[in-house]
Amino acid sequence: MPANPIPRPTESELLILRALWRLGPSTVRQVVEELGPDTGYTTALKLLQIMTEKGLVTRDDSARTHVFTPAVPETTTQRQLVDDLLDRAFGGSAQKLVLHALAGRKPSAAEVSELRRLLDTLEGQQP
Amino acid sequence: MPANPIPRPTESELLILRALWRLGPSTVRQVVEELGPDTGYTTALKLLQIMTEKGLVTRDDSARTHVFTPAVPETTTQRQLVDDLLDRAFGGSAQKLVLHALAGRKPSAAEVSELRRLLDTLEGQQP
DNA sequence: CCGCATCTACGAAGACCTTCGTTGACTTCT
DNA sequence: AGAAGTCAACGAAGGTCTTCGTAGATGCGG
Repeated sequence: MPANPIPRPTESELLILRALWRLGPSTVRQVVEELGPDTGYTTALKLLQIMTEKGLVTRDDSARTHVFTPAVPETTTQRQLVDDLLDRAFGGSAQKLVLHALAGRKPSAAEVSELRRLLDTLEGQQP
Repeated sequence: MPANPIPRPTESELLILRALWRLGPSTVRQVVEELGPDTGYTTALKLLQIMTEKGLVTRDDSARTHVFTPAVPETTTQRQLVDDLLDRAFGGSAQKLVLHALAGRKPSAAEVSELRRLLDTLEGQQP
């Protein structure tokens, strides 16, 4: 039975989730191969078992080799992690977080345009 | 001797750092009062001791009651945490992180203006 | 000086996270 | 059928993080 609500994934769990988001439903072996030679098979299996209990992934065990599927969408998890960081480090100021994320980087012209469009949208909502 | 490089603060350590950033140099008791009644004195003291070893804070122990000062600036730590999340959850795409941070919120008109200025600056650098 | 409050230091408990060795079951190949 | 390979399950070890009880030192009021 999955715990409600679904908890924030740990660092290793996030690595596995990212592999699953890239691959789609996968076996333990596929995940291990995606992650590279630094990840032991047993370790990945144990993590996937724990993640199943936590409700982060679902498991199809109808065949001998189980197939795991992410139970949370990538964007939902990203939103969750951003919100979390926002609370813990920025006192809720999305503004400051965004400035940090963009400062010192060079987003492409296309990305800048997209951000402008987002700002337009936000401004349009203002009464 | 502080470890190099200065590690990412844990959740509790970040709470204490945030109190110190607000207060400036402070005693254990001041930190505890800033954090509210859920934080035990001994717990905060122990954390500050550990943080001193890690180099996150410095300690003036010339008086009987020690005074702790944050050894890392708030903005540096925020940058560190954003970079970390960027790597771990967004594959380095600041773009996506920013979209998540802004979507579903309503930054004020002034904030939107500031973000526009930031985009202008970024575009100006564009060779 | 004596008792009380405050402070630092220490250690240990408990929770969680990560890793891996081992076991037993099943599959495949010969 | 027998051997070799693959798989899930389990437990335990080692690490980190957080909390707190307790002890010992220091300052203070009477």
